[in-house]
Amino acid sequence: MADISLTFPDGNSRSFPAGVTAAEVAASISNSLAKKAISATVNDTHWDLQWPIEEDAAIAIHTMKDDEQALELIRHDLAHIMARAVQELWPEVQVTIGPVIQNGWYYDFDRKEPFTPEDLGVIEAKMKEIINARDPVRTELWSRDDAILHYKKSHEPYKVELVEAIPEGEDIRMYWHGDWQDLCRGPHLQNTGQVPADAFKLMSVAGAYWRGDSDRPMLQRIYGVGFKNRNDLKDHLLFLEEAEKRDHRRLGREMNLFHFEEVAPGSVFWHPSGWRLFQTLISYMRRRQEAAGYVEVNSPDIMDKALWELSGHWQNYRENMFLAETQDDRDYALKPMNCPGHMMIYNQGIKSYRDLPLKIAEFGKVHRYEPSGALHGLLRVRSFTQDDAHIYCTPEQLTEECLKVNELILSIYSDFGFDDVHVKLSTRPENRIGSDESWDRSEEALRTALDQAEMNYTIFEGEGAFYGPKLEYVLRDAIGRDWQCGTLQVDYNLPERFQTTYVAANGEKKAPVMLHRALFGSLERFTGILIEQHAGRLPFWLAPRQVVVASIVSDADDFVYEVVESLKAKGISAEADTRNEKINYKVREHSLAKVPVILAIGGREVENRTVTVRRLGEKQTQTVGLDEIVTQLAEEATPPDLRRAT
RNA sequence: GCUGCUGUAGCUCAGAGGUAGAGCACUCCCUUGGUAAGGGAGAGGUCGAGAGUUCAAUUCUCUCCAGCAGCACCA
Repeated sequence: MADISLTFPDGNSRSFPAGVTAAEVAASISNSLAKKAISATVNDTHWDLQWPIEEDAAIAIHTMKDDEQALELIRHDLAHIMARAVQELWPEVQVTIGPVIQNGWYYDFDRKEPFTPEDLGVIEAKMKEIINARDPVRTELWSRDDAILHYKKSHEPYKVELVEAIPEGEDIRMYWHGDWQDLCRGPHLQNTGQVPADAFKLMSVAGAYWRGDSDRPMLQRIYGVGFKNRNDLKDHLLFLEEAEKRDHRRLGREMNLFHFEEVAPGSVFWHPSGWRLFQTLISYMRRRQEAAGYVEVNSPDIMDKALWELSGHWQNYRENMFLAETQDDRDYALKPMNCPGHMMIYNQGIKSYRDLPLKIAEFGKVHRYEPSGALHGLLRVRSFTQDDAHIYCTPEQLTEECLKVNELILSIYSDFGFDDVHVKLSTRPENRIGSDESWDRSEEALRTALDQAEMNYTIFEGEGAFYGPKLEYVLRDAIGRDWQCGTLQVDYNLPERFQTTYVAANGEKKAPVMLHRALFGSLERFTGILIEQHAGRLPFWLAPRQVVVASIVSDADDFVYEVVESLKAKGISAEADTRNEKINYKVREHSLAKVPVILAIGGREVENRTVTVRRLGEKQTQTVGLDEIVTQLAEEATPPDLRRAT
C-alpha cells in the first residue's frame, strides 16, 4: 500500500499508509492524544476519527479544548441522540433532518400527535439514558441505491427523498449510535458517552414545513441547546432571561412608549414618550438627509389601483395590500410603497441631466397586510413609517450614488451605537420584471459599491425584489434574531414603466436609473431594535423622558417648577414630581422607568438654588447650581450630528 | 397563512360546573420624609367574542378574534 504524507499544524510532515484513519494518526502521536482526540481537520474538512485518509493532506487533531469543533460534534450527536430517543419512545415517528444551529440543534419529526412540553422532559430523560450507556458510534459508506432500497424497505419516505436528492453515483454515509441508524454527512464523536449529559436542554416544539416548503406537510420541530459543560448551559439560560427583559414589547409597556390593540393588529398606538423618541429619530434623519442633498416631499396615502398596476405592485402584491372602499366606482389602495408616488412627482415637468442626481425623500407611512403569523411587536407591523427616498441618476452616476448611500447608512448607524452591521446582497428572483441585461447592470453596481467600500457581505441568490436587486443592512434584536433595517435597491424597471426621462447633454431623452433606499428602514422597527440594543436605557439625546425634577419636601415645589421650566426652555424633556411621596419612592419609580436623570430638590437646594443630580445606574449624587446643570444637560441633549457641526 | 400554546382588574398572576381573588399600580386620608417601596381606607372585572351542552358556563365543547414560539412570507 502506498504511503501518504500528512502535514501537522507545526509544519512537520510524517508518512502514513494510505487509508490511515485520523484516530490512528492521533494514536501514533501519543496515548493521551488518542484518548482525548474527538475529530480532526483534514484539508479544511472537519474529519471523523474513523474516516480513512487516502491522499497527502494537512491534518490537525482536535480535542474538547477546540470549542468550534467540540460544540459542533456535541450538538450534532445530541441531534442524533434526540432522534433516537424519540423513536425509542414512539417507534411510529418518522425522523427527517436535524442540523446544528446557533447554540444547539433541531430535529424535525413526522408524528400525528403533537409533542407536549411534558414530552420534552421524557425525551430528555431518555437522552440521558442513551448518553450514559456510552454506545459506540459507527459509520459506513453505502451506495446510493442500497440506501434508497433500505429506506424504501423500512417505509421512510422522507429519507428516501433525501437520498434521492443526492447526485447519482455519490456514496451515502450512514451512522449508527448504538443500534440506531441515520443518514448523515458526519463527523461524529466516537461514543454517545462523550456528550456531556448535563449540559443540554430541550427548549421548544414548533411546526416547520418539510424542506421549508409551505406546500408540503408540516412536521414537528424540537429545538435543543447544548454546551460543553453545565456552566455554559446555565450562562446561556441566564442570557435568555436577560434578553427577555430587553424585549422591546415588554419595555414599551413598562416605559409607557406604545401599545397594540386587537382592533388594529400590527399597528402601533404611540404614547407621548414613544412618539417623542420617534420624532427625535425623524428630526435627526431629516438633518442628515438635507445635508446629503435630499429634498423632502409627501405623496398621497390612497391612490387608484391603476397606479399600482402600472408599477407592478398590483400583480405581485395584491393580496398584501389594504384596499379602500368608497362610494365611487374606483378601486383605491393604501400605499404599500412610496415609489410610485415619487415617480409621479419626478414626472412633473421636464428634467435635465443637470437636475441629476435628484434625491426625493419622504417620511411616508405605508400599509402592508402582512400574514398574521409574521407580526412581531414593532419589528414586524402592518403600517409603518419609512425614511424612504428615491435617487434618480444617470447610469454613469450609479456606482457613485450607491457608494454614497452605503457611507451615509454606516455613518448614521454608528451614531446609534450599531458598529457591527451585517450586509446581505440579494440577487434576481424567479418572479421579476425587466431584462436580464438590466439585472446584470444593477447587480454589478451594488457589488462594485460594496467592494469599493471594502465591506463584508453575504450573497443571497434569488432573494431580490421583483424590480431589482437589493442590499440589506441587518441589525439584531436582543436574542440574536436578524431584522432588515436599511436597504438599497437598484431599479431600471420602474423608470421604464413610468416612462420617466431626462434630457441628456446632447438633447436626447433618456431613462434615468433609480435607487430605492431607506436608512432606518422602518422607523417602527428601528425604534424597537434601538430599545432592545440599549435595554431601554437610551442615550440622553434619545431618551423619551430625559429629566424628572423631584421634590423632597413640599416647600420645594415652587423651585421644582422653576427648574422644570428652565430645562424645557432648552428643549429638554423635563417633568415635575411633587407628589406626596418620599424621595426613596420617587427615585425607585423613575429609575425603574429608566429616566436617565433625576434632580432632587429639598430645603438645602431651594436655599442655594442648586439641584442634587442622580444619574440612572449611579448610586452617588452630586449637588450643582441650577444654571450649571441646565447648560450641562443641554449639551448632553445635543444630537451627535449637531455636536460634530459645532 | 401553517403547527403548537395562551387569553381572568391598568400590570404580574391565582382560582373553580353554582355568576371571582392576591400583589403592584390607581383614588382619598394621615404623614414633610434626603436618594430603589412610610401607614390606612377605597374604587376597579360582560373572566377575549359568539354559539352549543347543562337546571346552572368565566370553568366543558365548537367557531372566530388577538397574542406568544417556530415555519412560510417580508415589495
